[in-house]
Amino acid sequence: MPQHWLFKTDPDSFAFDDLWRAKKRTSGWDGVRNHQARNFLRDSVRVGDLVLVYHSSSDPVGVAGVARIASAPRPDPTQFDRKDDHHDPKSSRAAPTWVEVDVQALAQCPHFVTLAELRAEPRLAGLLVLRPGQRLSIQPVEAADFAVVLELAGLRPSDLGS
DNA sequence: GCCAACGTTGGC
DNA sequence: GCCAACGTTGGC
Repeated sequence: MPQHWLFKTDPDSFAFDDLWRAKKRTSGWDGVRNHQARNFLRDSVRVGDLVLVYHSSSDPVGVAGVARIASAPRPDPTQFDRKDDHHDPKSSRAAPTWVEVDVQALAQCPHFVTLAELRAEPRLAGLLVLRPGQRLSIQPVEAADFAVVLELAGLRPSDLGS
């Protein structure tokens, strides 16, 4: 059984649409610079897991699409790139601090699910992203909650089939 | 732009 | 190890 996740992104730098238009609809999910989020990527995420792609700091805020994990974790190249915003001078190629995984877009949400709509759905009371102060950019999602979000988005599980 | 909630840094 | 200062996140 796949696990389910919510990945946050600022669409000004990388939107779901950018992933949708990428070659093979696949891109490395780089730039994660929080240890707890990194641990999820490194230790818990598996190929085939399903991901809600969430747009933060935007108008509107909410779930834009669904993707799948498409690779094992590997060192995030941006940590070694001095010109990158995510450059980390304390990391080394011998012992990389940060990892990325490939994600592949599976479906755009026919209906973009706003944060207000998530909050208004009683069945999603346990969704982590709705908790005050929850800033983690990689969050686990319960299978039942994932199914509810799909429903709000106008997607069926079969829409995610490859 | 504001500001609450967190995480990190650094002096001690 | 404590904790104040500071920086970042992210909704509004």
